[in-house]
Amino acid sequence: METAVRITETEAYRAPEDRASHAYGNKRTPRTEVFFHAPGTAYVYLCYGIHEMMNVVTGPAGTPHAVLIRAGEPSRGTEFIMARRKINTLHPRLTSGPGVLTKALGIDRSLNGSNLLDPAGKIRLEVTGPPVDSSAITATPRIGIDYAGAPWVNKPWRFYLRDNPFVSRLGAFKET
DNA sequence: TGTCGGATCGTG
DNA sequence: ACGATCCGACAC
Repeated sequence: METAVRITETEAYRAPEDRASHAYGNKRTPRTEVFFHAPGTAYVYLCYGIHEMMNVVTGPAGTPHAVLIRAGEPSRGTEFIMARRKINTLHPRLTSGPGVLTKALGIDRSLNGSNLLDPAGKIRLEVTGPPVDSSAITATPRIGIDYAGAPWVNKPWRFYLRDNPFVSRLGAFKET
């Protein structure tokens, strides 16, 4: 069963300067190694001991830039996606967020280091439609990175599609 | 070898 | 507001 989502929300992490990034200061450890790989590489890690989080390395190779995928709108295999979330489709008590998204898509750390641009890959990133007009995108500060301090905590590097309900922390899918 | 805390989330 | 849950990073 193949599932797909349209990405609706992201956050940018711009090491080496960005204190919020795991690769801050070009820190190179087994975990951060993939940050330095080619753009299009997946970085998947365990957060709070519970949630798997997925990033796309944006490179260029050797430059640890990455984008956290925070939310997506189901576009293929919607029912399967909902089932994997373990949430009742008829009563969509849906919240959203990076941990829920990976669970819904079956993404875990075994996919860390995957080449997302490989058409034959188990997981892929595709460009399908025309570019989204920038006027449809809202930018806000990133979530959950208070430890990074100023100015990083204030950088408007969280981006989401305005008016799209499949976005985290808006309560759009809480039961009415 | 030990400690500390986190790019979250659902419940209370 | 809080607990779950585990492992990476760094101190000792």
